[in-house]
Amino acid sequence: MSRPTTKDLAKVAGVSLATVDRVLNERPGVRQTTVERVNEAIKAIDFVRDISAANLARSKEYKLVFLLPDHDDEFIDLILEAIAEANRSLTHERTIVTIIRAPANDPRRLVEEIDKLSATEVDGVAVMTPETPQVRDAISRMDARGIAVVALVSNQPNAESAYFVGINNEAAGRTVGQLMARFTGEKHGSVLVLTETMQSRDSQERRLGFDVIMAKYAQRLKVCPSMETYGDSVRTAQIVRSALQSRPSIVGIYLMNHDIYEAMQAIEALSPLQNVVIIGHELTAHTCARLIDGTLDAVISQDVGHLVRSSIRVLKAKITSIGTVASQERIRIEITLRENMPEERQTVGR
Amino acid sequence: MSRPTTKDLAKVAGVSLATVDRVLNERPGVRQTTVERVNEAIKAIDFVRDISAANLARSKEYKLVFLLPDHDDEFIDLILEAIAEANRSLTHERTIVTIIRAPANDPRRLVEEIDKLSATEVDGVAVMTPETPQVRDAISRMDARGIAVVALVSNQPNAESAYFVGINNEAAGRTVGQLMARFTGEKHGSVLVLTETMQSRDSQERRLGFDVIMAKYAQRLKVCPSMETYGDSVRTAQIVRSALQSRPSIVGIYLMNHDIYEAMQAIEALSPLQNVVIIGHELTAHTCARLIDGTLDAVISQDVGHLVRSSIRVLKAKITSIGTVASQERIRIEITLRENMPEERQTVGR
DNA sequence: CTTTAAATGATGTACGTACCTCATGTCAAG
DNA sequence: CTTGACATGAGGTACGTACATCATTTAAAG
Repeated sequence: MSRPTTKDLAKVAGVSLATVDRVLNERPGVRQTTVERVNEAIKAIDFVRDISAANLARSKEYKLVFLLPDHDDEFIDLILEAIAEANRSLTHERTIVTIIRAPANDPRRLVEEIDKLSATEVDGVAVMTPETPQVRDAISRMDARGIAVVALVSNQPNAESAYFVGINNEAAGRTVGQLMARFTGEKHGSVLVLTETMQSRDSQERRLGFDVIMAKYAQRLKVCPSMETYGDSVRTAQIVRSALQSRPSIVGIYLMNHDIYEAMQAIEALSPLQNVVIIGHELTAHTCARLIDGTLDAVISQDVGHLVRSSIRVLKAKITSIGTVASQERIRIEITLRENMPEERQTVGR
Repeated sequence: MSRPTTKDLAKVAGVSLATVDRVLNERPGVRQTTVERVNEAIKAIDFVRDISAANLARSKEYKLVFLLPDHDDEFIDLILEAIAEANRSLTHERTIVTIIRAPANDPRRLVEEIDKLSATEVDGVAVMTPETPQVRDAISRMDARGIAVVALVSNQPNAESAYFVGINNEAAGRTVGQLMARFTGEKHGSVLVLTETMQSRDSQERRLGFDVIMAKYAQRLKVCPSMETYGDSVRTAQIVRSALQSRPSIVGIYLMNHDIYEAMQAIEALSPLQNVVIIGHELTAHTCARLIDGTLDAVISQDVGHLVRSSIRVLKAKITSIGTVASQERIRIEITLRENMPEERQTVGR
């Protein structure tokens, strides 16, 4: 037979529809013993509320917010695009996603934005921002206000209320290490590591994983200390130049951030890049182009569309206290070479 | 304002609700000019039918079928598991997935099973079977009967009605080629290619892609002709033994099928495998274990859960003639090393 | 102009749930 | 026994769509 309805539930529990409704929606005025009777009946007939009918009746809309850094780079652009796409297909599911931008490096303003969000206007929030104590506390306050929270891309390991949607950065670093070890063959020499800043937990974790594998499988290679670019193209050029000059035998470069435009420019301007293995992060128009032209050997990435859709699913699941399919929400650490690049990216120029 | 409803549509089109209903559900008795007027209004106010409300009203259930080969291997097991998981989470969405098994290599019985499916009992079918003319025709007949069809894992390029859910096998072969070329460093020697059969289009495509890249980037390596195992362990052992003996300098092995148990056994029994790069397909318990113990160097795979969920989404989209989000349905060619193996697989023993 | 068929409108019920109001029941304290 | 608080039942309306029936209008044919 078909799915049991509230009517069936009422019959089995031996109560009226009104009481079933009171129990299901946790309305007051039901004796504890009756509540239990209904709950037993729910288990007995395996009753599950029909969410679409419920949403229809409530004419409820899920109001979700993505809180993103306010600087613009290709990765953020990808996320914005993915959100726009999700929004298009989610109109059919009573879900509205809006975007709030806030300075990632100004905790005060960030916290201000978070505290502004009221449970009456917002049901769930996906937060993409570096971990700081202030942010952690602001997240806890949101949770207390009854707003669902997920941490996007950057984990918030100390905010238990925030489910993490993203990859394990230490494993990502290990993966890069393994690729670097194997792609460099038997060669000896040194490996550069460039990052925007080592302040961020993500960078630290990636570096950690990278070092573990390099130590294990590529002792022939000397891994240099991380060089920080601070996103400054002049500084980047300078750093790269002096590194390439002082170390003649560079065989590999790990670009730990997705915004690698300046670094690549500086590198290319300076040396013939034959036989230097370069590995970067995230599948942007720029990295794709570099994969195709062969400058970049591999890219480690996470599916941005998946990140966004998964965040939305998890938020909605939290809001309705429904379970999620764990395997569907797992974000994979993707390795992309020129050969397995998604076809729609292969034509995208820079 | 909120989503437009059929009422709004009726008002804008200047017709009654009944007529709107007739147009939306393609019922007879509406003049062509009126149909067009309503369709214009649909565009004008961007009306989209509320699918959950529609399903509720129809008390419709989507009845989907997965038609799978009737032999058992680890890959099929993964698919079965993914279907079971999908089924659990889809009860909430009025979708029931059932499974039919049929001998993949007996086109007659296969076609018989397909022809048995009636549009009254089934709304959509995902077919996983090698391409043959008989099957292609049977798929066309299903389409004519009004049953939605997708081709799963194995493409049916000559059956236009079947949307393909799976990876580009030629690109997968290229990817293996690139990894083989890079993982073997500067070494010279030969590369073995083992497959169950070269009859299947999938194997042919993979081989093609593999050869292209090997010719381009690894001319130092000699790629041997594909050796067919026919899934027979005795034969496999024999083939592998003679190959390893007659060719002293084997530096790489490409196991083109997911069922690599026999081949791995045979290989291991015969030679010290130091420095031989072995690359296989699909993330099964067995391949994961081999990745962990280091026998296998890389695995090319497709996310089975994604395959199944995507098939279901595409089928439902076809049934309701709603669009899909292209980027969500793209199945990636995944490269898995020990380092980026999904965490839940790392503890799975054999 | 009438006849007739086709096109359209008006209206009601249903799907499964939410939410509201009002009536009736029960039980313990006074 | 009465009072009152609380528990429960009965019934209705709504959400957006599907589908059926019957009444009415419109257009084409005679």
